Amino acid sequence: MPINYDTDLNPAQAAAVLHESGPLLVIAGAGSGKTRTIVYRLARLVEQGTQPENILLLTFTRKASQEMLARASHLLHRGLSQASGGTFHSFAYSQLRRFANFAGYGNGFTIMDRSDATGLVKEARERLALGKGDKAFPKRDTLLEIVSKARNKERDVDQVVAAEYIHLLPYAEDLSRIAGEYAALKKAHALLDYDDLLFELERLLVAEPQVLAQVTARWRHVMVDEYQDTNLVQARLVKLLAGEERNVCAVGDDAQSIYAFRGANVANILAFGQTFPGAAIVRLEQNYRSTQPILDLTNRILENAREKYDKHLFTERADGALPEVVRTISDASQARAVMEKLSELRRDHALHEIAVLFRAGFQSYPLELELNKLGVPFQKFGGIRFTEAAHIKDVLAFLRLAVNPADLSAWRRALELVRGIGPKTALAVAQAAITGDGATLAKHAKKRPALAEILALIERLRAERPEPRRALDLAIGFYTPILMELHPDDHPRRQQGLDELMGLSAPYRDLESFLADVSLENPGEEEQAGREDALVLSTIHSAKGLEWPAVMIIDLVEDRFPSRRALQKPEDLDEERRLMYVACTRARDRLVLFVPESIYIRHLERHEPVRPSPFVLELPRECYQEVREGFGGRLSAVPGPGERPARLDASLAPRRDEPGQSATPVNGAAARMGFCTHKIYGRGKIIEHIAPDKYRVNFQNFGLKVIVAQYLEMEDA
DNA sequence: AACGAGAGAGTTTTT
DNA sequence: CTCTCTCGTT
Repeated sequence: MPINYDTDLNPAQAAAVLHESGPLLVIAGAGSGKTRTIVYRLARLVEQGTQPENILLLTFTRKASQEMLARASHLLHRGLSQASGGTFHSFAYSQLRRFANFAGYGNGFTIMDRSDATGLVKEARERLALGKGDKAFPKRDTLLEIVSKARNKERDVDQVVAAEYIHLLPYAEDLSRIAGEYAALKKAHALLDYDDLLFELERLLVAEPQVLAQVTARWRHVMVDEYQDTNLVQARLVKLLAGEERNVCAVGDDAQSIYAFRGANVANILAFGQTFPGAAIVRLEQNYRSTQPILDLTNRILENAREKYDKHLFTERADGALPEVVRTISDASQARAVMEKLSELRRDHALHEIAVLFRAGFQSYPLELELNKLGVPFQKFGGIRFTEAAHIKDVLAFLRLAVNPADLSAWRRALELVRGIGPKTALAVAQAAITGDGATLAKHAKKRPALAEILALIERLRAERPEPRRALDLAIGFYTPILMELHPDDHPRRQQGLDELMGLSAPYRDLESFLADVSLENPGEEEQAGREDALVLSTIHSAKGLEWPAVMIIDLVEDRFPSRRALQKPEDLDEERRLMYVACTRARDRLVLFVPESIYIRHLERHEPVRPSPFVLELPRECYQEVREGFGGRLSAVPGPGERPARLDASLAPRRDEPGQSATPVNGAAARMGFCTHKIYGRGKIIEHIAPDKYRVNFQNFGLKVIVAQYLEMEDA
């Protein structure tokens, strides 16, 4: 069955999809069917005779590219496994590995994740003996931040310091030296950080014309998603990859650029026409995601930007609930108000159709507490990475050493596991191992039997080169006793994490690929497909490109959103504004903004009043329905000017009346809330009383159910 | 040199 | 809460 492009796509989308060859830029407004357009274009290329192996799709996450390829494959009724898809970083890695000999990495190399990189920066600082005992000296996280920012923006360290870290100006010279030492250490130990992957690929393609020729011959069509969030080196890579055929399709939205902090440069998308003269430009402006009331609000957000955006988003979804602004007494009661709102939204939506978004990871803590208390399942995105947990890194260090014998970070990690070996000895032993000083190694090994064991293990991994699963098995076998000793209290939890890691490794056949993916992708995200119904908690950055029927955004107060650190420079404030725009445009049907009137200040140990976020203050009153938290945590609508006081706003009223079920949860029943038992479902936590005679219960193994009271056996508190 | 206790500080966003 | 750093002891 041929694909019907005319009926499946609107004219603008069809224009982008049917564009034959040569450079193409698609400016895709939020919710304008961007993914659909990419998917259809992929299908179209193949239908027109392009071989899948000639296609390269670069996206922000690997998951995104896999999904797009899967959808295209579904349209075509044929597999597309030969097509390449992934992030810039994973693509760069694959090419560096493929051409390792040309690139100078014939002896293997390792990708450092953030914690490796901070460790190495600290090492650089210590080697230079800088900032000893100086409390004001920037700490390792800041050091790496500055070094990486300079790299990403391709500016000198002192320029970055002068522009963004004025208070560190006295240290500018020290910081430059640290950056230099850090680079030297990486080089000496075949370690590449995220930035290096991109720069090294560029260096390879520029220095080796035959490599470039091979690469451009292989990928004759290059598609790049989220082009507004590419940095300078990524743009140059796209130019290189385009080759002479220039079959480049870049897709993005300048109004959604939210990664300037890490060097993304909106100029890339704005200058696409100059970079690729003669490029076709298509704008997608019809929004298929949100209702008009939501778009009215998001349009307002953009209109107030310092820098004007040429956006005319429109939709045919004219009706829908007004967005709501909920004012709560404090950030603590905000968490309860979110629960209250959640139980209302649950009448129309499954849990996984609802998302709570926030500016920074820690802002969801109070809410997580509340969710745990009530036993509501949730999944958090953008928090700590599974693979950065200490025990995971310990085990992976052994595999890394099998791949890259010079990996200093891994050596230190592995060696410090031995009792009696601290930083100094570890460094000495590591140096000996790297330089092949057998005498020194033997001397130390004699003193510490466990050290001999480690060396033997690494030797074995290196000689046998087992599959990742087997290698992990060996490493975990060695590590388990150490884990028990190190974490007597919570070793079962960590053991579980190791099992999970084993599971992740199963599909891989070689160590290098497994290790690269562990550093370059967040494996936690892979599992969400198999995950059952759970509320989504996410940072706004991690929510990019996603959508939900109902979206709640919390902590819309000054200093938190926009973040305090963004209030220095006007361009930073604009980025915060775009972030707010991205957050609100995730919503399909319902959008709820939470504005606490006070927040807890840790060091003062009390709540302090706060001003609402300017992004809320500037919204005209007719854009939203105001809701206020009253005594006992009840939410009630506030009539707008000229409106007759209403008991309940339409959006607060039940949408669907279920027989025998009252619309509003009875908070007074809170006293009765505890645990209960059901004959079939077993033990569960009572979440909500639904008058007159039902309860919403979260069962340990069956999830949320509404049950008539007579079938429940109450437990006394 | 290594280790453990204990205080302390601090949390933007991510490949 | 959860690393991270410091300090005193072995």
